[in-house]
Amino acid sequence: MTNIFGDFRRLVVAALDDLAAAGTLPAGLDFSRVAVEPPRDPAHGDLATNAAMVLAGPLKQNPMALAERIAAALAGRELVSADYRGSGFTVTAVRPGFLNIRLDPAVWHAQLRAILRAGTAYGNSTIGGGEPVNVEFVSANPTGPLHVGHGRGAVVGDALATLLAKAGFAVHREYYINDAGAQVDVLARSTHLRYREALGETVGAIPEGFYPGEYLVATGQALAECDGDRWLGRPEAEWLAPLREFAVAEMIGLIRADLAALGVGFDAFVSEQALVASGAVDAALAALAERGLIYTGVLEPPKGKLPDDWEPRPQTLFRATRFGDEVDRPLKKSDGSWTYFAADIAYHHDKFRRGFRNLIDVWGADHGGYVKRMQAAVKALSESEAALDVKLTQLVNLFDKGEPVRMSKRAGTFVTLREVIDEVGRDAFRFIMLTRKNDQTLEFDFAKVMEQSKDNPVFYVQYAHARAASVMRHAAEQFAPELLADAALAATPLDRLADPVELALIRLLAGWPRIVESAAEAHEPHRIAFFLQEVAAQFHLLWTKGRDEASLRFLIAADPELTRARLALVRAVALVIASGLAVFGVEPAEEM
RNA sequence: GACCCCGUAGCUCAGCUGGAUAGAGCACUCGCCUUCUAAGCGAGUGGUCGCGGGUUCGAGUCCCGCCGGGGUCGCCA
Repeated sequence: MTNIFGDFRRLVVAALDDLAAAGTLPAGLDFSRVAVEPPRDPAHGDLATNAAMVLAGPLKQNPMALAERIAAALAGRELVSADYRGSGFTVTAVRPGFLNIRLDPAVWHAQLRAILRAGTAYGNSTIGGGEPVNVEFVSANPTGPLHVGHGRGAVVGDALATLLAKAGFAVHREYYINDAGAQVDVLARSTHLRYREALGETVGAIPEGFYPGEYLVATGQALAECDGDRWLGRPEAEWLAPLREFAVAEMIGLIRADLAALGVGFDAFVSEQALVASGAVDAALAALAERGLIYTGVLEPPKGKLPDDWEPRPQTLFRATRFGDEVDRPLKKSDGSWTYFAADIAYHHDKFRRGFRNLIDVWGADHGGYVKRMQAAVKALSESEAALDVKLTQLVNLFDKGEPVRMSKRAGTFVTLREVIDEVGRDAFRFIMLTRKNDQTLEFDFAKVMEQSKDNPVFYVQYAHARAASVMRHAAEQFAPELLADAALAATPLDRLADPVELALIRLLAGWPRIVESAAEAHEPHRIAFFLQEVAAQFHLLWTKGRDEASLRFLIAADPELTRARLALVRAVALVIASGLAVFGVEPAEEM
C-alpha cells in the first residue's frame, strides 16, 4: 500500500546508508528517531524530515552542515515506487537543520491514482504483521440493559478493534460476562420478586437491596410463563441458582439486542462463572503460587478515609507490588470465595494461554483503580511476555439543547443506550462517541447531534460524502458509466489538477495511511474523527471556491478532460471518507 | 492520605508519542450572499499551553514539586 511518508522515510534511510558506506557517517547509527512528516507550515514544503536534527547530537556535528550533506545525498536518489517513478522532488536544508522536501505535482497525482485503485482499502497497513490482538470491551454486568456509558465503551472498543484490523493485526473481540458475583444473586432475587408479581401477588415498592428496574417485569413474566408456579413459596436455596441462570440468560439477551442495535459484534462471550467452574481460577493462581507470588498476610488499612467496619484480617494476597502496584491485592473474600480480581486474573491468564500477547481492555473510568493490579497480574502470569493496555472511557454527559438531562435510576428517568440510539440513530451515536479522546469526558447533546449544520461533526463529514456522491450523479448525465468507474478515473490524465486548493486536498488524502498507522499504534481511534473533519473542511472549501471562480467547479461541460481529472479527486475524497467511516462502523451517506 | 485521569483562546476541544511562528469550531467584530454548487461564504480580534523548577540544540508534549477539578481506594463488579 502506498504511503508516501513511509516511502520517503525509506529513501532518507537509504541516503543515510549511502553516507555511512562512503564513510561520511559512522556505521551502525540508530535511525529509529528519523521521521518523515508533513510540516505544520505548508510554506515548508510537502514533507519534512528531522534526520539531521536527531543525528547531529550523537555525532556531535553541526545539524545544519549535516543537513546539507544529507540533502546532497538525497537529491541524487530516484523515486522507485511504481506509482511515481520518474517524478521529481527538491530537497532544501533549512535553519536549525530540517530538510524540507517539495514534490512535483505528479507525485501527488500518483497518490490520487493509488487511492482510486485501492478504494476503501486505501489506508490499510501491514504494521500489525498479522499479530493477534485481544480487545475486550463492554463487559457490562448482566443485570440490565446497557446505558450510554456502556455505549461509549462499546463504540470505542469496536472502532479500536476495526482500526487495528485495518493496520494489519489479527483482532479478536471479547465480552467478559461477570455472572459469578453477588450481583447476579441480587438479580435472581429481584427476578423472583417480579415473578411473584407476574403470578398475581402485589409486591408494592421494590425494597432496598433489589434491582428496581422495570425491565425485570418482563423477565418475571417470562419466568412465570416458562416454569409456572413451581418456584412459589419455596426456600431461596432451591430457586436461587436456577433463577440466576434464567435471569442472566435473559439479561444477556437484552444486552446482545442493545449491541446489535449499535452494530457491535463479538467473537466471543466469556463467562466468569464457566471460567470458575472449569477450574481456571485455581490453575491461574497455582501458576502464581509456583512463582511465590501468593501469600497470606494482613493489609495496612487505607490511609485517610478508613472504612467504618475495618478490622485487620489475614487474607490471601497477590504480590502486585513486585510489578508496580501500590499494595498487594486480595484474592479471596472472607467467605472463602474468589474475589472478582482473582477471576479476572484467570480470565487474562486464559487469554494468554490462547496465544494473545497484545491485550487491550476498555473499561469505564470508575475502574481506573484496577489498572495497575491487572497489568501487574498480566506481567506476572506471562513473565512479561504479554502487555495489557487499558483504555478508560470517561463519563458521557447527556444534554438536550444545552440543558443537562437529569438521570436517576430511582426516579426512573434513567436513559438507556437503546433510547438514545432510537432517538439519534446508530451512525450519529457512533461518530459522536469517537469525537473525543477516550479519557476525556464527552458532552452528548441530542439536539446538536441531529442538527444539520457545521457545528455537528457527523453532519459535516456525511455532508461532504453526500456532496461528492451528488457530483458523481450529475457527472453521469454527461459521461458514460464506464468512464466514471474508479479504474477509469485512475487512468485519466491528472496534470490539470494544479490549483493549490486541489493539491492541498490531495496532500491531506495522502496522509490517511499515516493516520491509520499512528492511531493504531497509539490505540486512539478518535484521531480519525478529527482527520475526517479536516478532509470534509478542505473539500467544502474547494466546493465553495467554485462559487466565486466558475473555473474551479468540478463539472465543466466544455472541458471533459479537466472534468474527469476533478472527478478523480471527488471520488478519492469520497473513498477516503468512506474508508474512515468504515473504521467507525458508520455508513457513509449518499444524499442528505 | 495514596493512586489514576484532566487543566491549551470567552466556550467546546485538537495538537500526529520532543520539532520550525501553538491550531479548529462556536462566540464576538467587519465585509459578502439578485445569478452560479449558499441546510451560507470570506476576513479579523483573541494565548504566561494551571504555577514553579529541571532534562537538551529544541518542551504544550518528558521528569520533579505545588495549585485546581474529577474518579478510585480490603472481603462490589
